[in-house]
Amino acid sequence: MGIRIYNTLTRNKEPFKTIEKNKVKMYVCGPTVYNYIHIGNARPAVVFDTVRRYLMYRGYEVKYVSNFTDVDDRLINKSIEENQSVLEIAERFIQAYKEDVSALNVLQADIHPRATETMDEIILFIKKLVDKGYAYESEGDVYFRTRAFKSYGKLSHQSIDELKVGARIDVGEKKEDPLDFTLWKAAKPGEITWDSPWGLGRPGWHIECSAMVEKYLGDTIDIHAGGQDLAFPHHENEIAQSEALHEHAMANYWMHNGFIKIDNEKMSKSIGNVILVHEIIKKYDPNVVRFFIQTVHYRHPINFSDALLSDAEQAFSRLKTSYYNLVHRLERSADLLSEDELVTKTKELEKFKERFIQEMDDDFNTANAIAVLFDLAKDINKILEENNSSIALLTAYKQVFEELAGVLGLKLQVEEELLDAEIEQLIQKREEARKTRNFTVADQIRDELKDQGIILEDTAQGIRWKRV
RNA sequence: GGCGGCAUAGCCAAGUGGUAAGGCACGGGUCUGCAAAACCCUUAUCCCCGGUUCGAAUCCGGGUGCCGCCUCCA
Repeated sequence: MGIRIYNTLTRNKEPFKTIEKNKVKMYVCGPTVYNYIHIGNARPAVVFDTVRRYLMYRGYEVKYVSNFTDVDDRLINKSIEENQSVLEIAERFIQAYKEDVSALNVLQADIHPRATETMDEIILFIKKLVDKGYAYESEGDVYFRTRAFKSYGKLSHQSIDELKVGARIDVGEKKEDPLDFTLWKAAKPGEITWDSPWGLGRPGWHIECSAMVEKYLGDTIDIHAGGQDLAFPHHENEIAQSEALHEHAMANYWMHNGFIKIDNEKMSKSIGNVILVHEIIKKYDPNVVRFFIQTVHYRHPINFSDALLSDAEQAFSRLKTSYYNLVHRLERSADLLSEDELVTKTKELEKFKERFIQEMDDDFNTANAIAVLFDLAKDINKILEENNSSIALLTAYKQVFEELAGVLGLKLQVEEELLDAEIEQLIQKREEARKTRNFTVADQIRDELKDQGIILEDTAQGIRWKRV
């Protein structure tokens, strides 16, 4: 049936059709780099990284662009606070972003454009809008004439008159209409500035995305994505800018991820419950954080709490243990299955892949895809219970397990680790004690190792150990 | 006021017309020298009321509760 994507624009799941065969042009709104990212920033990064990986898995060549907003009010405030230039602040938090996000196994974007490096295109974009009558200059500011864009509100499904009620009216208004939004902001003394046809200043927030999308991906792209809160006004304004200029669709599919709540409350600075990524990954394996995000449908809200993360840790360890036990067994297996049995069982294995694809095809239902992973783990565990093992079969299972987990960006492998000679010796000593049925000594050693964080497991295929 | 979302077992969470996936936790059993890991079994009629239908968690209407956007925000 193919991939179907829920499109915010139509509020429907639609069959995914690309503009160019087998190619996907994708843009994801990135962070304003004035601070460490919180888990709310991490969600879209993980969600759309998963979308990207899955599209690649399904044979698409994906060009993935995600911006850094590296100049705005918050950056300027931070730069005053910390007595560093805006660019230094930006540079610092771009690096921090990359570290945090790659811990979560998010692939680097093909292009990470920065607003300050796209200034020529931004200014030209604004200029064209002014020329076309969609924008006007007012005391050094430039505003978009919202009412001039006929289909304004189509993404958030609001009529322009309804929006007017909620529009903020600034003191000392320089706009023709409260709905108009800023394209260019005249500089205040001492601020970082760029020269433009309207004097010194800097761009408004929305325009950078329009300019970047045009520059790196083209007039119309396949997927434009971001957090739910960006739908209005950010994406709505992007659409207005780009479509006013180009006179055709900016993106064919608009995707929005749901919000994060902390202990059932909105995460916000005023409540003081913001969780930073680089904090949470000190406490939990980043893989677990990624897994946790994926256990909930991307459009639904997700609640963060220690209890829930601990549960996720437990759940994920079931997958890892199963994988680890498979590897352990594989190293000690012979080929004991007949050809026929092997063919039959391998066919069953294919079904897991089919189910996984079916679930992911349906608007990237990672929760169900993970359920398939659990079913696969159960199947593996059952096979490991049996005496007749087969290198060929176990290898096939291992390959599929890795493949599907890899599509979700989940790492099952535990880093290879060598034990101290001393510990090796203890394990050896315990084996000897067990052989002579001296279980008091054996248990003593096991307890001792447990205190050092090493769990021993006796299996029919020999001793197995792991760190807690 | 406008737009939208959610309400499923102790907890988390899929499922949008055919008699409720998956996970965590709990209990019982098997395996084990004992454990661990694993396996087997057990655990809900889906917020309430009404309607449509042969049949609804799933559609429609009404209600209750929680939440988001409409203002910087992922």
